[in-house]
Amino acid sequence: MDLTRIEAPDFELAMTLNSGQVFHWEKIGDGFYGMIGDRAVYVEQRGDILKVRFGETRALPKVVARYFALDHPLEEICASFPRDPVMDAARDFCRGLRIIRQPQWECLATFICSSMKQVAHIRQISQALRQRFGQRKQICGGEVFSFPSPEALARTTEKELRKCGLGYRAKNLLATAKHVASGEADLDSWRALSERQLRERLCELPGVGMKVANCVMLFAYERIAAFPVDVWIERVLRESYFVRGRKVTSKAMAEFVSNYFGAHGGYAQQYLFHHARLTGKGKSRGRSIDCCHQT
DNA sequence: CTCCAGGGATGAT
DNA sequence: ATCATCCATGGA
Repeated sequence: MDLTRIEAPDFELAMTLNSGQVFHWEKIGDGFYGMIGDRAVYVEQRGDILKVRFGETRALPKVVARYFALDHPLEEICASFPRDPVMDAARDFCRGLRIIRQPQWECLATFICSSMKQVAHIRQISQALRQRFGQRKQICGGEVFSFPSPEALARTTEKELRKCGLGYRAKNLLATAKHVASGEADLDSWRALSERQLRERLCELPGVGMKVANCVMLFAYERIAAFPVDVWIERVLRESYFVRGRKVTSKAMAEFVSNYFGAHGGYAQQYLFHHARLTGKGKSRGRSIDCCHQT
C-alpha cells in the first residue's frame, strides 16, 4: 500500500489509543483502523514513524499530527509533573502517551455514555452508535463508521438509542444532542470561554457533571489543566495522596489536584489513570505520600 | 453466579 | 452545601 510517512518522535500509538480517551480505534494486523473526524484512517507505527492512509487518498500529515498532538512538548510536560513515587512510576510507564485532540461533539457524546461503564463497554456503545447512525466508509480493505452528527442523534428516539446498550444514559444523550443540533449549545464557539465558563456551560447539558465536563475540556478543548476524577483516579488519590481511612470530600480532592499537579494536571491525570488501570487495579499497597492538607 | 464500571440527577439532611 | 439512592447494562 502507498502509505504516507509521518515523523512521530516521543509517541506511542497503541498506548495512546488504548488509554481510555478514544474508543473507536480497532487494531487489525499491524495497525489501527478508525476515523479522524469524518475521514477514514489507517495508521501503523514503525519506531518513530507513523505510516498512514486516508480512505483512497494519501494522508494529510498535518491532520494526523494535529489529531495525535505530536506538537505537544511532551518532554516539558512530563518534567512539570510533581516528583513522587506514584507519579514517577506513572510517568515512566506511560512514556509516549499523548492527549489526543478529539472532535468536540464526538468526545462529549461518548463521555455522556461513559458513566458507570467499563472501557470495553464504552467501546461497544461507541461502535453500536456508529454502525446504527453513522456513515460507513472504506479504508485499506476494512470498513469504519463515522460518529453520528448531533442532528442524526437528535432525529432518533430514546427507544432507538437504548438498542445500542445505553440504558438510562439514552435520555441524556438524546437531550444533549437536541441542544447541540438546535444551536442552543454552540460547542465550537465555546472555545473562546474561560476554563470556568466552559465548565459551567458543559455542566448545564443533560448527563454532564464535573467528571464528564473535565474529560471533554481535556480531550476536546485542549484544557490540559482539567483533571477528571473517576473511580480509578479517586482510588489512587485516596490510597497514595491522602491519609488512609480518612474521609475526603470531592471538593478537597479537586482543590488538592489543582494545586499539586499544576498546569499540565490533565496529562498527569491521564498517566495516573492508565498506569493504575493496567497495572495494579489501583490496589498497590505502597506507603501513602501524605503531601496534602490532611483535614 | 456476583461484582463493578472514566457518574449524574434527584431528593433528603 | 454535602449525602444517599437509584439508575441499565454487560465484561470480567
